[in-house]
Amino acid sequence: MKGHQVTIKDIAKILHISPSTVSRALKDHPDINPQTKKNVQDLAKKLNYKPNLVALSLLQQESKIIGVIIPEIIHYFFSTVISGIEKVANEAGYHIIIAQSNESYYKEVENVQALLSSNIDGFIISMAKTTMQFDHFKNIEEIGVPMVFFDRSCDVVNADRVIVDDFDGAYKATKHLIDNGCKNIIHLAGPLNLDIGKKRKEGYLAALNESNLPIHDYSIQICDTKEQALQLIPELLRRHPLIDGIFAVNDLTAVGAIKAIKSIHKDVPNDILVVGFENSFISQISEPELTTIDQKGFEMGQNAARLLLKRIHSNENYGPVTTILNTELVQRKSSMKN
Amino acid sequence: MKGHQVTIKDIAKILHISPSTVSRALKDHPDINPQTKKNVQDLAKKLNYKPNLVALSLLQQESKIIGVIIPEIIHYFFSTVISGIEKVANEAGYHIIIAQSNESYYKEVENVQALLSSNIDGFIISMAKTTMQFDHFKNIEEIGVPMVFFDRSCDVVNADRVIVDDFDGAYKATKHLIDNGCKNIIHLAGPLNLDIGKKRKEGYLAALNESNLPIHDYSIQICDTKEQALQLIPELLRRHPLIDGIFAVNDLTAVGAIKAIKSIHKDVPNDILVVGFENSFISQISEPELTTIDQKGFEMGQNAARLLLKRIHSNENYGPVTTILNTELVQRKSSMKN
DNA sequence: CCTATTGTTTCAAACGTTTGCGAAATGAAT
DNA sequence: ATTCATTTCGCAAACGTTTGAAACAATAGG
Repeated sequence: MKGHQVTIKDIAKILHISPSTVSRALKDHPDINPQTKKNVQDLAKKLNYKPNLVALSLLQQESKIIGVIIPEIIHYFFSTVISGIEKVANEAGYHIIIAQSNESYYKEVENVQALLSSNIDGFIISMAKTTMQFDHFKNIEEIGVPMVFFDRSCDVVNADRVIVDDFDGAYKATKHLIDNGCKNIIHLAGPLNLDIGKKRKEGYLAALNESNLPIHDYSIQICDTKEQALQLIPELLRRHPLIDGIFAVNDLTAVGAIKAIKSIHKDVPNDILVVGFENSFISQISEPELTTIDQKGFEMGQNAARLLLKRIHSNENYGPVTTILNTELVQRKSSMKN
Repeated sequence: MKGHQVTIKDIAKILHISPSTVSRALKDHPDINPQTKKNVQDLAKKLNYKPNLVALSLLQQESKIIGVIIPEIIHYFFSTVISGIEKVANEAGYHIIIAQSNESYYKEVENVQALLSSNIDGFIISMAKTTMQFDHFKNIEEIGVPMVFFDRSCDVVNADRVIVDDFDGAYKATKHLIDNGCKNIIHLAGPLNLDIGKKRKEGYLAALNESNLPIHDYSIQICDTKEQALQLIPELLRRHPLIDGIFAVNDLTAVGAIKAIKSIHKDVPNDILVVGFENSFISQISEPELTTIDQKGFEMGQNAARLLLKRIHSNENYGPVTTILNTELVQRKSSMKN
């Protein structure tokens, strides 16, 4: 079925010279007769010769491919990260192969194994929510393939990391709500086994403590999807009508909260202020538009790729590097009372 | 830097047998002594042996990798397609390598060339908006690498295709507006060099003609981004106040239109009805939620992958297959007058 | 005429794996 | 003792490319 890419051997045969001469001619090696060089290069162009990267991979033990393992590509944040990775990788002559874990530990392990078989030059990974064992990452470490985590990182493994300052972002978000008059702010939190869940919660608590605002037993709710928010919020607000601010662990949950609030005929921002975390696309679609913390997906991807490339090209074995990106508060209507 | 994956040679050396014996032992070849087999398999497991797929690629001239070239991964539609592709591909033991054209013809050509070098087993492609030459696709065809187009396809090349019934979808959308009382419906159209732009426009026109509604010189506007809609719509509505329905070529443009309409203090759906095309994520975020045509991204991806795998595994050279997916009207608030 | 030098080309090995074929060893049958 | 079959294994080639070393030719210097 599949035809035949032109190879160095083909060219060699046609010109009655050896493959090694062709190889050298193509890369302008000084040893080669200018006339031979020209013949080879002309023919190569004419036949549309393209070097076989697989053969090169095998020979040079590098594939120029970076494996990216993420939970779900449909999340805006992850797709922006991918764009950032791809940009930097392409500029350095690398390609990326993407595998989704769909938030499943097993799929994640499978992906790691499969990519390890493919002579990947390095990994860029954001962990699945359900991952609580780390042997597959340790496996990567043992083999010596460079690996960079972003956003959701695994701290029992030696690897570079790129994260945003989740604590500070959460602090800023909460402080912003406090500054705008909120007295009873709840936090819709992510899973606390993930660093981002923990850190954002801590930033939230720090801001409350600093302003001596009370923390109730209902102040922190594990709730990080739109659906969960739609279900949880109406009942919660009924029971605790004094809630006047919501800080959600991500934008989608925040939008779910806004929709829920509207559904019980309360108003955002006049009754309750809402802040998200991500600055995703939907924050500009939402009504009112959502105040949020910019999570810098594209920059994160670029930084992750840069860290990885540096690691790939380095001979020394320097210790793990962690890059922490600054977050930024993006103010929109959902936190601006009229 | 990079360590050493365990190879068949390593195992052979340790057990003082030849690589070929190891290879056969690992795949339960009947020629091999059961005891040897056991030794090999045990050691392989112990050393965590993983076959080197690059070597296999080179030998068998297939990489078990599918190249996917899409305009932009951040678009919800494309990411759902990718998920569909990945699911089917993974089930068949394939992985996907993703390259974005960012709607640039040049980047698209580059990507094709690069992937051709990587012994890709097949391509799944959605063309960039700016692509009007097709030599790079013809190149793929000549070499004989299977190729499937989805959504935005190129008809000067022999290849399988998966598309939605754009004409019918557009017809349904427009008909829906007419049925709900619209008399002056405009169409925000995509680039007319793309099939989807053409077909959706034609479906729109067909519905208008069928109901004997007049078509004005301003009825069709080339406008397929949120930003363009935000800029275009207010002025357009000022000049033509009788417009009472908008059918946009995609959801994002529709949302832009809704925002624009609100900005001049008109109401959706009470003054103007709006319908999009895609059934993207944002159609449920928008206020009011957006009526739209489901473009079946996930199914499209699955179908594209299935067509490609069939082509890869087939020896005959059957003619190009086109799969047309049915669209579906998803009714939401943006087209339901109170 | 021999040696050294330079310019040009080829050889062979290597990367990891598979596989047709041949080889060695064993045992059984003649 | 010879032949034959069976069991088990290794050799070598192949995939496409690169690269150090060797080979060859031609020329110049002595």
